[in-house]
Amino acid sequence: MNQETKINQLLKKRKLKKTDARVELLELLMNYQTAIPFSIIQKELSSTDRITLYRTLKTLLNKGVIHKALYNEKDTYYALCGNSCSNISHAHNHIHFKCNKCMQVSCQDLEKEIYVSIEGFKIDQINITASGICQQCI
Amino acid sequence: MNQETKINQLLKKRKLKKTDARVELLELLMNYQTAIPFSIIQKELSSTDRITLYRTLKTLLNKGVIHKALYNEKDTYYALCGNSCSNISHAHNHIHFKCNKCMQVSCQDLEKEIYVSIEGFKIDQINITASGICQQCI
DNA sequence: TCACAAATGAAACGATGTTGCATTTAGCAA
DNA sequence: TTGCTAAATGCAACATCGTTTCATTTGTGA
Repeated sequence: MNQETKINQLLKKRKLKKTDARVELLELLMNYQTAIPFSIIQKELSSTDRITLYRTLKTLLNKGVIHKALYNEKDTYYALCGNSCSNISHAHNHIHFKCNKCMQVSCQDLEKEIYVSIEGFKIDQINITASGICQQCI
Repeated sequence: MNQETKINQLLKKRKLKKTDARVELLELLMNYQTAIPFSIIQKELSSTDRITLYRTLKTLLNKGVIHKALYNEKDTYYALCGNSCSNISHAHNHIHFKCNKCMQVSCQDLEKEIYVSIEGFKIDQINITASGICQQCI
């Protein structure tokens, strides 16, 4: 299945209109394999109005097409949702990794599920971010 | 050791002057046992200038007295550094927990260290946040 | 192809966080 | 105790982030 068909499906399934902003954003996210900070998205989609971009991101977040991979003091990173990553809660074997060399943020699946428990607490969601050096930069 | 002595020590050890803003901030963080969002800090220390507050937080962050416990789209949470929590990197058995009922963020120590590995990656730091219902609210 | 809901763009706004600069203060030394 | 000096503060101004309102445009299903 080619990219355009995939985008059409993603949008249609959620009854979202196929607009330039949405298509361009999804193309960008599909072509990068990593999570992308807002600042880069804005640069790449400079033809799209800033407000429209915020709204496009919000809509796709709410509909579970994309997710926030990382908050930073500087930037928010976005990525396409994969299989292990619904809009309700991220599986505990899905983490976000930031490479300190190439600075890219990527989603990584772990072989073993991480299980966290605290005496007397009910834990619903876990969010794990890690940093270090990625495969490409080692 | 009483609170004032403890604060004096914290500041002296780092050659920081004992100013109203610093003392009040540290008192606040010591009396709450949880991490506190900036908005609350600002409300509690309303006599302190907003800019001074930012600078006070920054200084104490850099000197390893406090740490950021959580980023939120809305607020940044701060907490005192405990033993398991230096300014260099958080131990992997230290997590930040947000209760969905009382909305408080607290630092929690895990009995078992969490170990994350990804094939081909070098992992330096791990950051874990969890949410659910805390002991008091269950 | 038409009608309508959805999406966009522009202006305005509030909140967050920073910088430069003049003034004040904490803490040390004489 | 006083005076000095570097550090800390307060203020003004500014940049960025993200949202809301409202008029206009556009995608899509009938």
